[in-house]
Amino acid sequence: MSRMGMSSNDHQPKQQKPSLSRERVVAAAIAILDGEGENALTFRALAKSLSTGSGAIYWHVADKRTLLAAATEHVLSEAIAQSGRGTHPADAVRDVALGVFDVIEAHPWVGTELAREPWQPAMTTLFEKISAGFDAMGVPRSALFYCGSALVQYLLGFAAQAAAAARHDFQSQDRTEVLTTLVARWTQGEPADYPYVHLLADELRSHDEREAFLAGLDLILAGARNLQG
Amino acid sequence: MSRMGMSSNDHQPKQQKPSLSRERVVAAAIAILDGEGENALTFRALAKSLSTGSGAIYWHVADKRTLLAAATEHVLSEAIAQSGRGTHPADAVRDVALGVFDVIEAHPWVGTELAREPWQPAMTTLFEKISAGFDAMGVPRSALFYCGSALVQYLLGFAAQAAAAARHDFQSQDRTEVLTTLVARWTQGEPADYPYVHLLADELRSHDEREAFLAGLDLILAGARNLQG
DNA sequence: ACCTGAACACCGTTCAAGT
DNA sequence: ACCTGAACACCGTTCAAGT
Repeated sequence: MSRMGMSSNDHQPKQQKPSLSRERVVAAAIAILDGEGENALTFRALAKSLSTGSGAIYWHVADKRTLLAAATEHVLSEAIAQSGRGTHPADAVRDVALGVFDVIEAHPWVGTELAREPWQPAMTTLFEKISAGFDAMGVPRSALFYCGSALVQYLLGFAAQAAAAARHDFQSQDRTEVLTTLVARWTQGEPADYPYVHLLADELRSHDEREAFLAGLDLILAGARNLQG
Repeated sequence: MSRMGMSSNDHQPKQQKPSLSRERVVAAAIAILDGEGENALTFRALAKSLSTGSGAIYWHVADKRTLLAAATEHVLSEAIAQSGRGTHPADAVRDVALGVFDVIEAHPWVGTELAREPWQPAMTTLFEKISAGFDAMGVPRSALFYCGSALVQYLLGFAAQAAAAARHDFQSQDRTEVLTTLVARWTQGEPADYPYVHLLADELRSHDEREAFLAGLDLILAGARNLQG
C-alpha cells in the first residue's frame, strides 16, 4: 500500500493504437455519418479514420449494409428503450414516437436508413410499445395491428422526408430559397391551379417541425380513440 | 409442311434502329426496373437494351437521379391525375391514396424512389388533391397543412415498407418463412416479452395488404373529421 | 486470431473522336 | 446534333500474405 502515485503510468507506453472492435468500427462510422454526411461513409474513409486497412473492417462487420444497420441500431435502440413514459397511454405512444423524431433530427442518416430498411430490431421494440399503448387506450384487439402499422408508417414517412430535406440542405444551405424554387418548378407558372401547394410552401417556411409532427401524430391517435369499444 | 404462306414477311426492310429519345430511354429504364429489379438498372445495361453506347444516354438525361425521377414521374403522374373521384370528399382522398398504392404494388421500385425523394412533381399534384379533399371535408384552414402532410407521410411510409418487402421477396421467394425467421431473430427467444410483435407476425402472414392500407388511411381521415369546425 | 493493402469487379460519368 | 466506347475516378469486397 506504499507506492503512492502513478507508478503504473510512469514510463508511458508508446502511443499504441487500440485494437479494432465492432464497437469502435460502428462508433467511427457514426462519427463520419454525423460529421460529414451519408456520402462520406466509405470503407476507405472508415479505414483511414481508424488508421487501418479497409480489409480489416470486414473482420468485424459483414458488409456495409450490416454496418449501417448496426449504426442505426446503436443510436435508435437506447432512445426507444427509454421512451414510452406518460401517465395516459396516448402520452406514452406520443413519447415513443417523439423519441424517434429526436433521433432523426439529430442524425438525419437514420431517416435514410429507416426508409430503406424499416424493420430494424429497434423498430420491433417500438412496435411492441406502441401496440401496448393502443391496447391500453382501449383499441379493440382486431384493430391493434392497423393502428400500430399506421403509426409506424407515419413515422417512416417522416423519416424519409426529414432525411431527404437534410440531404438537400447539406449542399445548398439556403432552405427558404430551395423551397421557393422547388414549388415554383412544380407549379410551372400556373399558381392558380395549385393553391394548396402554395399554402404548403408558406407553412413549410414558417412551421415548427416538432409541432407539425405531433399534430399529424394526434390525427392517428384521434382516429384510434374513435375505435374504442 | 413446306410452304405455308408467310408472304407478308417477304423483302423485309433492313432493320433500321429507331433513334434515341428521352422517352425511349425512360421506357427502357422502366422495363428493366420492372423486369429485373432495381439493382439491374445500370447505364451499361440500359445502353445494351437500347443497342447504343452508355455515353449516348447522357445526351437525353442528365444523370441517374434524373432518370429515376423521370421513370417515377411517368408511372405516377397519370395515376394521380386520373384519381380523386368520389361522391364524398373523403372518398376522393381515399381514391387518390389508392392510386399511389396501386402504382407501388405494380412497380415496387417507385416505393424506393419515393422514400428517397418524396417531393417528385406528381406528389405535388397529390398534395393539391388531398388538401382540396380535406378542405371539402370541413377541416379548418389552419389544420389543412397538418392533415395533408400526415397523409403524405403515411403514404411514404407505406412506400418504404412495400419497397423493402419487395426487395427481400425478390431474393428469397418464401415470404412466410422470411417473416417467421425475422420475427424470431427480433424477439431473440423471449417471445413472452413481445406479445404484440407475434400478433403482428401472424397478421402480416394473413392480412390483405389493400385492406390494411385502407384501414390505416381511415384512421387519419377519422382524425381529420374530428377537427371539423 | 487479426490485420494489411493490392487487386478485382463493378459503378456513374466524361470526353475526344466520329457521323 | 447526336452517337461511340474507351478512359477515369470512384465504389464494396476479396484474399494472399503477413504478424
